[in-house]
Amino acid sequence: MTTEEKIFNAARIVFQKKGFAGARMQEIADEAGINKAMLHYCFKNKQQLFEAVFMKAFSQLAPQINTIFNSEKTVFEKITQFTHDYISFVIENPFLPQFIIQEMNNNPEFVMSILNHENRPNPTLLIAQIEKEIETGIIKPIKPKQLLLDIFSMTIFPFAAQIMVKGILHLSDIEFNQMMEERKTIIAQQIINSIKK
Amino acid sequence: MTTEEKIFNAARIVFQKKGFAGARMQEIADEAGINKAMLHYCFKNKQQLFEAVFMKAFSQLAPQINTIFNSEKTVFEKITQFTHDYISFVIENPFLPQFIIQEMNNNPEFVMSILNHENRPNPTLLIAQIEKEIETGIIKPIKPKQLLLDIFSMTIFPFAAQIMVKGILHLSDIEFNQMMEERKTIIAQQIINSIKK
DNA sequence: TTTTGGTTTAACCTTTTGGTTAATAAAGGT
DNA sequence: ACCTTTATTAACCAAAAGGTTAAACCAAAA
Repeated sequence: MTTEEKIFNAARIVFQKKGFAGARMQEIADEAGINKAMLHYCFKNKQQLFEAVFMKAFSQLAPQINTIFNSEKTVFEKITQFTHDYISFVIENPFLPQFIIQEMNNNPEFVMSILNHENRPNPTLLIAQIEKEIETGIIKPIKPKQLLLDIFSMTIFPFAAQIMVKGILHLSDIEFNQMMEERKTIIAQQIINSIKK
Repeated sequence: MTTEEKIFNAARIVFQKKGFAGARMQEIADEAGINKAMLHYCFKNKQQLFEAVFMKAFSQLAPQINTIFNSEKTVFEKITQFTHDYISFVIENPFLPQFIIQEMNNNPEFVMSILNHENRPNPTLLIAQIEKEIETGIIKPIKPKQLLLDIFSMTIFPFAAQIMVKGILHLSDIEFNQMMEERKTIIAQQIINSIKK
């Protein structure tokens, strides 16, 4: 692993745990096991190091979503595949959702400038498809955006609010992961169940 | 409005926008229109000012939840009432969910020490009730904790990830609020629809 | 009027933090 | 072997940020 990679990984860990404002350059250096000056040698400053980490995180999520949303499948198939694939991915990267949401909240201007490019999740086509299937009579008459919001909520929220969820529902790490494994399939079943005619 | 109240309100605004780590004492003082030294005169330090704000925020949410969860109503009635009341409350305090989730993530030890007292949301009774209604045959056989997670997800997530949701679904502030108004009723309908026999 | 108690402030202090520098070590070409 | 470029570090710096202090202010009591 190169020094730059060591720094990047350390930065990912610290930024995801503490957020941009709470992260300390010294802590990142310690985590990487190198001198603080190396951070500035490899990355210009804190902001740029953060942007690299954030961009990577975001660009891992977004393309996946668009690939599924814009495929040739039916709406039900897309819902099934999205919830399954997304949860699988986030189980491997459990800090990502909260990290992205938090930084979008604390730094909207910066994040929006990233978001407005090719890699932004774009549900336009899927919305049109939902409307078509409603007309065809496959799906009950619902508002497409509400449906999308339901899907996002059910898949993303448990990870974004992981600590709160564990606390309120009294879940150990293992129990939490078991629940998430189950959710890979039950979310789609429930949603489809509630909108199919 | 007393000086202490002015400080408290200013602190709430700044903490909710920037988080604990990102908030600056000077910014809070400016927001309150008073000298920085007054912050330390009324509240010992940043940590204690934050704890006051956080505690207030949390204690506004938790009792509501428990009142509904532990009432004498049926599960369907509880779902209907909870989603409606919670969304109504959060529309008035839209920064609360993200604020609480963020600080729980960045500072789990501290938050847990608060959470472990009387005011913590406790779904134990509701879970037992769900199990009973499943046996009775009113509700389909599902895992109660998964159901609760669905309810929390659908109601809280849109606010916690407000900026992301607006960005991805292309919603103005007004459209977002309209959607949330609709969600006061449709969430319960959909959930009940998907679990009733 | 003077005193007294709580408020409020400007100025100051200390620590933390992001960032720099100059010197050193390692690697690579000639 | 010698020079040049690339990594790496310890020590340092300046600004920001949290927190303190001593003096001023101001109302109500004596």
